[in-house]
Amino acid sequence: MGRAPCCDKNNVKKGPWSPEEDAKLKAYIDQFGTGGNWIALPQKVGLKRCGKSCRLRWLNYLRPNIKHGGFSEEEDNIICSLYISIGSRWSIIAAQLPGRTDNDIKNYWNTRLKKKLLGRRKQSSNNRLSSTNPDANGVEDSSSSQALSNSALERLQLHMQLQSLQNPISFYNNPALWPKLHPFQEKILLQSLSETSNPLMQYAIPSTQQGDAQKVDIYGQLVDSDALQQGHPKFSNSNVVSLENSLNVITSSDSPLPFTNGKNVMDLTIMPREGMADQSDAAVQPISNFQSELENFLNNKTSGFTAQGDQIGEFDCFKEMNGSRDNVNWWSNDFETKSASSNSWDSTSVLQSEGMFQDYELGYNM
DNA sequence: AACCAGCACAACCGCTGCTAC
DNA sequence: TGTAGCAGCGGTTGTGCTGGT
Repeated sequence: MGRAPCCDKNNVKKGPWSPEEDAKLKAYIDQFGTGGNWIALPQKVGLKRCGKSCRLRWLNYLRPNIKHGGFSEEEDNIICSLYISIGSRWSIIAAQLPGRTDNDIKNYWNTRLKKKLLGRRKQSSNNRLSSTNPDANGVEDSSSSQALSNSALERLQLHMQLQSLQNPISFYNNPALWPKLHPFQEKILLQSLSETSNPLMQYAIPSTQQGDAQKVDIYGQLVDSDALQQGHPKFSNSNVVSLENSLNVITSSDSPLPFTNGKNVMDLTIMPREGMADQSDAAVQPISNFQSELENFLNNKTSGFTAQGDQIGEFDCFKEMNGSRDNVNWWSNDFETKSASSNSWDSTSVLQSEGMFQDYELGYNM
């Protein structure tokens, strides 16, 4: 037995609001407030609308100080950072952008930002998947696809793009470090990675056995955990990679996360090492090459890369975000400092550790 | 000029969590 | 402790606009 509807759907008006309705609702709320009961509000106002509809109209349109359209680059950055960090929790994201509503941000993300950042690759990935995978249209596919949350996958893709640039030997670029996935999920993830044709992937090191909890520095070398506990001078929480939520989604249910430390936090640390500029170490060489090529890449010099069409398209997101290194920086720095340091993708942790959502509760309490 | 496809935005729907009883 | 009702949230749908053919 389902819940009784909040209003008589036969007697409520639906569709776009007229200026008269807007005026009525606004005048009433300005004078009397919402009274804490949206369901009863339409009757008091004299509107033939569902209470939920009134609430939505007020919050998304009539409320004072609402901004529409014209998202600034800074707002883009915040939205992207937070989406990568906490996913599609639009209300939390909206709370960080004064004057923006969750609906607005959601629409903006779905219609523009997502395309801007994921670009053509995702589309081509989907096409390839459906054309090469015989299960792609089958029943099994639909259930598996559901298991692999689109949101989580998107966040992985977005973060992998950045991580590939920033830390070539990161968790993402090191398949041996990945948790065990459902075969289909693994297929999707690998497909997604191969689709990226990321030239930087060539620096991924062959690595350790799956299942070993590891801490590696940016050279891919194991880190002395004792040194970590004693406070390694170069160690920074800001470099901790945390994928809790995403991995919870994409990891098959019967396989424990190999790198969790018991707190559902990835125990994979990417950290700079003393003397990282010292190129005498053989292990450093690929990285120094990487660093110079990254420099070139970021300056739109593609020497050293086989710049095929797809690969260029792969990084359209950075070009479209003005194509500057700053935009790479904001993505990493914002994410790393605001979110990753919490060691968790859970927004609660972010809230607690950074206080960045301190305004959250104020969101709709106007 | 007409048609069509894609896009942007507003609004709706249904689920979840919270709270009062 | 269980239940009902509400607010809030996120996904989805509907609609109008715009640009291309």
